Amino acid sequence: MARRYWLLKSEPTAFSFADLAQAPDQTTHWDGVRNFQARNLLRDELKRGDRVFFYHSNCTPTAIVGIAEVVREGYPDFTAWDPDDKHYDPKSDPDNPTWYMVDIRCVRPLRRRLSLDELRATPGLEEMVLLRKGSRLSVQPVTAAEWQRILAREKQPGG
DNA sequence: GCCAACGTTGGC
DNA sequence: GCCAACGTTGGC
Repeated sequence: MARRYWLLKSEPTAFSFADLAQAPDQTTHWDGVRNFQARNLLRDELKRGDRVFFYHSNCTPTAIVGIAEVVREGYPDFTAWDPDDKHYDPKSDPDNPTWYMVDIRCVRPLRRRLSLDELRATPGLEEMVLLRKGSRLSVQPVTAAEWQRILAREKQPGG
């Protein structure tokens, strides 16, 4: 199967791209997703070798800041069973896990961050999930065309 | 901090 | 199954 592309949102105060770059083996497990649509993508769709835009949300400015790679496919999010974890879910049964995660590894930071405003102003991204009104998904598909547009935008000066 | 949009819960 | 209430997300 051809490599696919995704966008993962994270609040940088919780886990930033710099945190990923500094993590052991520059790798982390993407835990804490508690939304079924995003869960389905993590469990079923993200494959080894797929590329990921790392997006910072709830900050100024919100922006795509880096690229990562899926290095381990969906497996149970064990933080759901930890009563001390912020995302503890007592309804998740270890024999039939509700929540899944993947592992991602840092590939590189973008040469410059691409803010939401700049993405909105970029031709070819009109249908991007991130830019749709009311879109809140924290794990989103990105088309190959969108991926290429964004990488081309990165190479342009400005922003 | 505000609030629109969305997802989940639970009473009926 | 409907839908109001509630909680969360996330841009601003």
